[in-house]
Amino acid sequence: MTDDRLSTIFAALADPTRRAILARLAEGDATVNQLAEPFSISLPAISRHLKVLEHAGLITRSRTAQWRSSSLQAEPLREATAWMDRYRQFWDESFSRLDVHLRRIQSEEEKP
Amino acid sequence: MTDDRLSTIFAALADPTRRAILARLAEGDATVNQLAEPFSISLPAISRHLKVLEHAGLITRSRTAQWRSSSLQAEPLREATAWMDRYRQFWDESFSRLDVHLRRIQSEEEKP
DNA sequence: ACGTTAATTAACGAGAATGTTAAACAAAGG
DNA sequence: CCTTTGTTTAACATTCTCGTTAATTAACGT
Repeated sequence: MTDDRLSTIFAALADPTRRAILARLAEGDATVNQLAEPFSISLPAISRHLKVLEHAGLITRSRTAQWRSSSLQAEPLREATAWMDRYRQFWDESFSRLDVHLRRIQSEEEKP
Repeated sequence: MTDDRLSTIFAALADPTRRAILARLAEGDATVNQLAEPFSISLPAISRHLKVLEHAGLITRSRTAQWRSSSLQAEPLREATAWMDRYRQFWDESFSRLDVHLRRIQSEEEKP
């Protein structure tokens, strides 16, 4: 199957190490060594994870001297959330019947 | 790495066929054959996708005679969204500095 | 009982993901 | 220059993932 953008994003998020890296980056930019520190896996492994995150657009990277700093870019998370929002009516208790109806109508209109 | 619940959910969502199946189920319950119809892949392949979705809690299944009906359960999407919400401040333009500050404070307090 | 319909399991293969260690590259700094 | 520090690339092993076809299970209808 075609590996669209959403697939790349979700696949990137499917790994606990990568999610932990994103959590760390939420506190501020960090170098590869800093990101690797909490984990018991090798540096090359972290390096690959960062490449996956970068490819998904979840981080950007900059170089200063021999250090490569990673920076969180949460925009893809917004896209993922936007996709999930289509299903909000299926879990959100506060959704009234009218809300659901209006959503259904709207999604019908969006189809053509 | 440990395959926690969130990983299972994101991994399930990483496949376009599975997301299309969820989209179909949002319109109503369906049998395996009905779900397979739009795709050019074999029935066993669909069957496996359904097992992945079921394992992630994204669908439940019931049997009536020889038909197996799948039903959307979006609760895992709520969990996934909840996780992503921690990063909302990194993409949501409408987030004020105060909001961000309060979120930061709160997440600090949550830290035992 | 027997055949039909619906779906799953079994057995297999190609390719992707994740990890390792060893070697290479890049920049800083004596 | 040559070494140290930070990071990536290469080469490889192992384990998933996703697909296939063939066989099997389950329930219905005659």
